[in-house]
Amino acid sequence: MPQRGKRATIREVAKATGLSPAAVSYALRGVQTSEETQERVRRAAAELGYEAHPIARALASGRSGMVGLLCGSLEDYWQQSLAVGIGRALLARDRYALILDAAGDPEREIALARQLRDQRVDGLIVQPLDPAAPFWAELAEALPVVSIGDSLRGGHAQGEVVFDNRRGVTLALEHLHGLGHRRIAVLTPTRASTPDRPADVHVHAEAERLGIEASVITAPQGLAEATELARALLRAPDRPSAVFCFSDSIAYGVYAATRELGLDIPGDISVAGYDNYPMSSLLSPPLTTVDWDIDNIVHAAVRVVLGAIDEKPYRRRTVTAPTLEVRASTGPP
Amino acid sequence: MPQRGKRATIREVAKATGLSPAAVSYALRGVQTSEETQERVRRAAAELGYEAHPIARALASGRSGMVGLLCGSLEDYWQQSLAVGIGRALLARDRYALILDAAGDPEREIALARQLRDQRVDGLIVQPLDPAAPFWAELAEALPVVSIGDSLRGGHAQGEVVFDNRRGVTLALEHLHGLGHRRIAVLTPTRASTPDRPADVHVHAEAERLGIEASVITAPQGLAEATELARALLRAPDRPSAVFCFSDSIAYGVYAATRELGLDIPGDISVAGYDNYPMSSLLSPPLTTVDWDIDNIVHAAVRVVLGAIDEKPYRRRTVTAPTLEVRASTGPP
DNA sequence: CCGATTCACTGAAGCGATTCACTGATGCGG
DNA sequence: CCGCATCAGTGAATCGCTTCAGTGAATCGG
Repeated sequence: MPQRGKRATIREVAKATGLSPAAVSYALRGVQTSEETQERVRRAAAELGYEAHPIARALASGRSGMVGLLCGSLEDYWQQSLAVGIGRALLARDRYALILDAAGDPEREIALARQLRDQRVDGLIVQPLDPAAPFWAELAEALPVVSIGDSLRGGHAQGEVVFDNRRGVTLALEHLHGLGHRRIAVLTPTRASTPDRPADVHVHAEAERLGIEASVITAPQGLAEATELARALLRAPDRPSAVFCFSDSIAYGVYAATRELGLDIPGDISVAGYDNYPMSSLLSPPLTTVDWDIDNIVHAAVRVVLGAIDEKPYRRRTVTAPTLEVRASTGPP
Repeated sequence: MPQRGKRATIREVAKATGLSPAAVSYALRGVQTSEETQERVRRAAAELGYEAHPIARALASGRSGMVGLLCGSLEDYWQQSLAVGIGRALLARDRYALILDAAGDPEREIALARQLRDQRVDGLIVQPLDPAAPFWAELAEALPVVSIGDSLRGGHAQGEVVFDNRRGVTLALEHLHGLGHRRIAVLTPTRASTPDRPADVHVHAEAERLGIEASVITAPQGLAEATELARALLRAPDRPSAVFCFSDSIAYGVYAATRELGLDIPGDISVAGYDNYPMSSLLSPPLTTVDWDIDNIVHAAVRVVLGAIDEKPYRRRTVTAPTLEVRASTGPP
């Protein structure tokens, strides 16, 4: 046990001030002590270079000050942005985010969730790969759990921030319809890579309402695969006049395919995306896409998890509404 | 103190097996005990649903199992990739990464470094905003510190992974020179946003060697600012035939400016970047840029920090060589 | 002026592991 | 058959802080 850098303990501060360790503990947290004593303690602590030992504190108090953040796959830029935002928001509230990455594997996701519980994080924010896993219910009994994107099975979670995907679909389809598109291909990711989009159903409903002929196609994971799919789609004689991609990453595949085939966006084909990846505005042409207010999602999730931890009231369910970021990749057919 | 989910302790396992807590502790870690006892303990532990309490363990043993990762600014996609990689690499070695984000503020960087030390992480990987801060030396005395990108002041760090920026400059300039460019603008980021590039000096040396007329310009932070700078540069009557940007994000600004001005890349102007941001291959045209082997950097950093923690031998200094990713944004003048 | 509160603080008991210094066995060479 | 390691396991101390129950003094309403 290498003991580099011995640090002052609370006992030494107690000795220095002539108080009991308990009094020092209280004073440092500003409870149950007079202003004067607090000041005296703070001074002595500063002089001795005392800093509370978070691990000892965690053991004694039963709270670690850490919130787990379990991401489905951090390859995803959108999830990266979310993780960065949550990390900052927690830091601003004097807590740490312990970020774990399931790398797209639902089994690993559960294993990591278990590790996080054993690690005694105070709460957990999860963007579940598999919202139906039975383990979530068990987990939510041990600590506050907040899900982002999907409701967890059984509704045992302490909170959730969900997306109004129906609205997202409506925004995109109405936009394309308004431009005059009537034959649209909808490319959706496979289940494993992205939270469920029950909105698929909604696509058909909205298409019918608007009088659009929509064909829904599942795109395999990976840029190369998406490109290949798009290539086939664009080569077909009866190619649609617009493509609505249920994830910006799929749209990137479409871009690649159009470049190969020498087609122009939006001249030959309009492309709309979903999720507004940070680089989507940099493409040429910049991608029209459905945008979520990440800050809002971050703060809702953090508020809920901290509320549950501190046993203060909070809103259990937040539904985020998207907006459509209209850029240059869509135009009249 | 809400006590949800009481869990079994080592004492209960001891009682169940008729051993002392100490014996159980040893058995669980597979030391100083017979195979037979270990098996018996493991079985009892499983039956009771016992899981070691990491916080208690950390307090008693003095090691937390966590490695701090202090990033200069997680807005930067390159640093995001690095963080994701390091997080995964540590997880694969049964450790957690505690990722903190200085958000570009050198003072906050030091404050967070201090917090990480007080948090008793076992080691620290830092991509320093301010490698000259005196605090690094103090920190390195308390725990193993590994820097990525820049050497820390005084060379007290236990290890470092640095970039061969001279080589990067040479690669880019030779490429442009080979295509026939003789008048090149070099756009470098301000010091605060990116690790120091002492390579600026090297730019002049290499330019001279190759017979290139290079003008070095400092670009302010932010896409809009970079775009503005590029606009001015491209409008000038004596505009250079190529731009070498010392960060892909600056190149994005140049792209935006060319689009505005109706210029063609690489027809009217060649653009080369630095760092190969993940989206740079998606731009049109895909950006020619200097690429670093992130995996290599990740593993070097992780090897060093874990080596120092476990007091095993390791290589103190790793120099990463870049390669040039030649794509479609550069061509003959 | 009294009993009840409130206030500031103390002492001691944990929190749940690890680790050090020992203690009996057991093994083994000579 | 002795003396010396070696091995498996024990007890108790410890890590540094929080928290509970309690104590004496000051405060207060009536």
